[in-house]
Amino acid sequence: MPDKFTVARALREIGALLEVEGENPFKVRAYENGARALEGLADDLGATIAAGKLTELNGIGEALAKKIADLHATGSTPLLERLRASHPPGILKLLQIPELGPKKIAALHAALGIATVADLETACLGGRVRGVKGFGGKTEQKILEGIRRFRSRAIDRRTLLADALAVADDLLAYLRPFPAAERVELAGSARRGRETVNDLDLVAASRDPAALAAHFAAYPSADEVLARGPTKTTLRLATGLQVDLRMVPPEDFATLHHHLTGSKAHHVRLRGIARELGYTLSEWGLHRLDPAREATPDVPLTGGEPALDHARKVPIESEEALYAALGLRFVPPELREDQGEIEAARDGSLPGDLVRPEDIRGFVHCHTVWSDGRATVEEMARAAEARGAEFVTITDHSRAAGYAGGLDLDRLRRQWEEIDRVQEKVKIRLLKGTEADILEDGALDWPDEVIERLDVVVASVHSRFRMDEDQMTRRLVRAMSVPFFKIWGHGLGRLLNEREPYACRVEEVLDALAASRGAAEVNGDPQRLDLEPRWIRAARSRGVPLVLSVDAHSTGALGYLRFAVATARRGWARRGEVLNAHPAEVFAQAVRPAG
DNA sequence: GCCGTTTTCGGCCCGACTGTTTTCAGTCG
Repeated sequence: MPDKFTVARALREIGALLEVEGENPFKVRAYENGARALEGLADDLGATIAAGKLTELNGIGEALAKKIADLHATGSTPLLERLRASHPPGILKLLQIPELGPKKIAALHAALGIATVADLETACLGGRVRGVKGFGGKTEQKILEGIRRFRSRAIDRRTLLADALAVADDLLAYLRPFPAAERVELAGSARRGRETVNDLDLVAASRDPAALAAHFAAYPSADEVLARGPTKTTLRLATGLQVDLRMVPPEDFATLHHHLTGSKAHHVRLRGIARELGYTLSEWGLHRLDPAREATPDVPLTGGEPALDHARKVPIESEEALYAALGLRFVPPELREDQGEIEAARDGSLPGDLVRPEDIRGFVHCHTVWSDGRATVEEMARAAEARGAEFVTITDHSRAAGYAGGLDLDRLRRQWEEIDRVQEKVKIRLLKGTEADILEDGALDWPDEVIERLDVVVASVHSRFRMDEDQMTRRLVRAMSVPFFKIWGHGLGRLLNEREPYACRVEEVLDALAASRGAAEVNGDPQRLDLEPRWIRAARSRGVPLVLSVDAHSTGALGYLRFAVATARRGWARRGEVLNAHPAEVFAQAVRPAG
């Protein structure tokens, strides 16, 4: 039976195909809104449908509820069948090509019968696209470039958050000392801590944007200037990553920074609230509408502030002030996804104590040369100590992870002796742990009497990823039900851009984890970031505590903590819910496998 | 398609930039 995320995908497919048909854009958006409402559903979808409570969700009415029920029961609904029958399957792929939207696709399909990426490429190369009304030679070239980028993304390859932030740090260091830059900050999905990003968005306060834009365009790693206007310049870096720099006078900085941080869905909601309060909100700020002249349409000026001559600007000096003006508590960037944060900011239930990097007192899940790590126990301990940690857990692989140098019992005992020796030399507290494989049948890769002697157990799947959903769910439920405290390591085994999460009914596993004793890991490895935010919320709602880990195979990887924290914040994790935000003794007591 | 102490109809967020248009449509975020 399809879960809520599968049903949400089907709604988005309906929306996309309706868009190609030229359907009312608000109707198209209704499907997108419905999909998001579904994804944010806290309760079981089947139960919600059975109780007739779907329409209680904001954005789902009678029509969508009916279709969602169909999709949940049968995997499809008549409208989706009709749309799939009347549009070639390649249409959805065409929508993914940059520069190509529903209108152009429809026009090309009508004029030239283009239905696939290959058709489109052939037509561009043959010079036939420029003959279609509304298309010219430049558009033809842009489409070809778009196809090339579409293909190079292969499996929808996006830039990892860690890589994006490294580039952003470098760019900020380049831009900030420039005299015409009064302030430069990161915005966009990277600021929100998204696991991967499409591009980087930077915002600058400047009284001389032309000079700043010129300096930006001269950035040494820039490959090409893609666009250049009075307030915005776009670069493509040698790595292919695209960077936008938007510039405004200092007094408009806060609202622009907020605007470009997104998400789009969050902003749509805020603008609706602004309207209700008699304002209009845009990157140019908050303006109070003059009711007497409300009917006057805005007349945008090219390349400047729109002529909101019937409205009065409300000075906004910070994001906090903007939310306050809308009657809302400040919403941290990581939460701005229209996943309930607006309602929480309104009724005051938004958590004010989201976990922060400085809250974390110990590094969990560290490998050493005993298995597949590159640093010794002592090197790892000293590196963790140098970063100010109170404790570090040494969790090398268990025997079944042969490819990773997993330890047998004899080597595990010798490792304990070494940890004891190092402990005498360092102040930081060392905990003896394991990353135990979850075997095919759900058993852990150590006998009970060994587990009882360990300080901490991370239990992870490292083999047989391709089991079907039933098998994998049974395997994990059994593993999470063992009567020891265990940390579910890198939950769904995904590797961003490389491997999908494995099929599994996550809620059932979390139920088992909650009923037995255990915690869920938020793995900070830039390619994992696993569990992902929606499942972090599901774990928290069951009272399952979290561990923010680095999964470090080198001393440098202790820096992954930043990404684990960002991911946990996206899952609304509060400081008190994170075990390694507690003092060493409290943490050690909480994670002790036995007792 | 959704939604409603101004409404069950008529709204629905807003602007930058490009390319093709000669006043604007399409795409993006």
